[in-house]
Amino acid sequence: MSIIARPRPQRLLAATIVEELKRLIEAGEVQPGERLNEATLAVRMGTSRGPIREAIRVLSGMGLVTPVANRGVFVRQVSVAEMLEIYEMRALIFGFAAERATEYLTPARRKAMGALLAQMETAAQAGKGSAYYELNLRFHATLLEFSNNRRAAEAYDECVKELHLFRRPQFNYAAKMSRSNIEHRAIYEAMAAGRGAEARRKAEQHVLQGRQRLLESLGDEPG
Amino acid sequence: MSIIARPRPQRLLAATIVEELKRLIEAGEVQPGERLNEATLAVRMGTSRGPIREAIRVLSGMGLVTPVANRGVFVRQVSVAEMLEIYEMRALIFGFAAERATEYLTPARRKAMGALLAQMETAAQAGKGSAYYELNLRFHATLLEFSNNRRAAEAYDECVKELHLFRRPQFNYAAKMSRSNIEHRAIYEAMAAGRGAEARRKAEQHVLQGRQRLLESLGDEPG
DNA sequence: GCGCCCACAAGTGTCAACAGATTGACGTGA
DNA sequence: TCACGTCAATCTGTTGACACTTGTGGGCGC
Repeated sequence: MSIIARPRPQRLLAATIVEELKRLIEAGEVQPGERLNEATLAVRMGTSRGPIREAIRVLSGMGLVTPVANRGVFVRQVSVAEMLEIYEMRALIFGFAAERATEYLTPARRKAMGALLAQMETAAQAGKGSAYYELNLRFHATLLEFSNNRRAAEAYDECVKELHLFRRPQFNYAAKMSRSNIEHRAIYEAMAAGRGAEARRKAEQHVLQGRQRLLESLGDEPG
Repeated sequence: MSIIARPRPQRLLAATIVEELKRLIEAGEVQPGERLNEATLAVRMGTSRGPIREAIRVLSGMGLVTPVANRGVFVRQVSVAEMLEIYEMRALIFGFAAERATEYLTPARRKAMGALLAQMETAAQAGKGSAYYELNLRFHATLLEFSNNRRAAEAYDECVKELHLFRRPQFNYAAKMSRSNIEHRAIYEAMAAGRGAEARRKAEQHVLQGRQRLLESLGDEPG
């Protein structure tokens, strides 16, 4: 924040705050169920309450927070039941995208996905969890992009974001990276071979097995 | 001395305005591409601009309007390309829901859907377009409800709402009701017979043929 | 000790006013 | 006639202030 009177930014102040709040939620710095205090946020962001309230309303429209009259807004909590539903939607969309992406797969795109896979295998073998996590996100996002359906990509993103609202134990990525990546490669190979229906099945299964892995780690670490 | 001290409503003023604005958009009283004037709306709703702005931000989060810095917000316009994508998503979700609903179909539910179908056939034969339209919405909503996946129902709703943002000529419902309803019955019968995969295919096809019907009426009435 | 009532503090809901940006009209000059 | 700079009206972005609601802790009666 510069002291000098800056010209009014081309972007709404609220838009900046939305980004910041989304980051806070995604990073887990504010926990699901927690209340968002307008005054505190206003001080923290260096604005008045107006833009804060507007930003919160944007999040409300996106379903990330739930407002309660005269009591403020609370970060949405995703129950286990909801989490299961969201995973189903994710599987549905991911499978759809895989089949479409097979149809639209160019050599350049195949190469790009192959490169990503190679990096992921390296990261998995080196046990680099956070690197693998990032690459994993990019792999999925890339596949969605290659489906040539922006709407599907948006819906998929939405699911991923909502899953962050589920209080989950720390993933034991190290143990699961390699198994996850074997599935990635299977999807990739079906796509490269032009077998769209098979790619779809495998993509769906991949997400559902991710759900299974999550459920299992829930069982392992109760509470 | 307070004249009439009305208690503060339990619901946020902004929430009421959100409903009203959604209605305006859905009913086409404000056209896609149109700008929302805060001051005018404030007078119309009998409030100050604050709640209006907050309501608009909610719509922004839902993707119904797009804000432009220092120029206000505009009702989102859905292009033909987007419309096609949205229909694809709708078909995907509707097909999924049909297969799931088949799985969870109880006698009571089957009866409810059968009753709806009968009403729709009556309306179609009588040429009652608006009645058929309402029943059509309910049929789809019911099927989604019976899929036992709230998240899927929400996503489907979202698609339907977005399709309202596509500037389309008046549907010639009278001509298409009966064909549409034949497809409904085919879905229903596959479900009643427990053939989930078939129901899914037919549900997908139903939506995609709806898209086709829309495309054709676009071709008929250019401009 | 237990329960009820009331005052107080904290926080949200709403409003009116100010500051900056954009748009379109108007007038001038080539 | 057209291009361009100026200017005023309109509207959005932001702020600070006030009203109302909710939750809490102390005091009182039983």
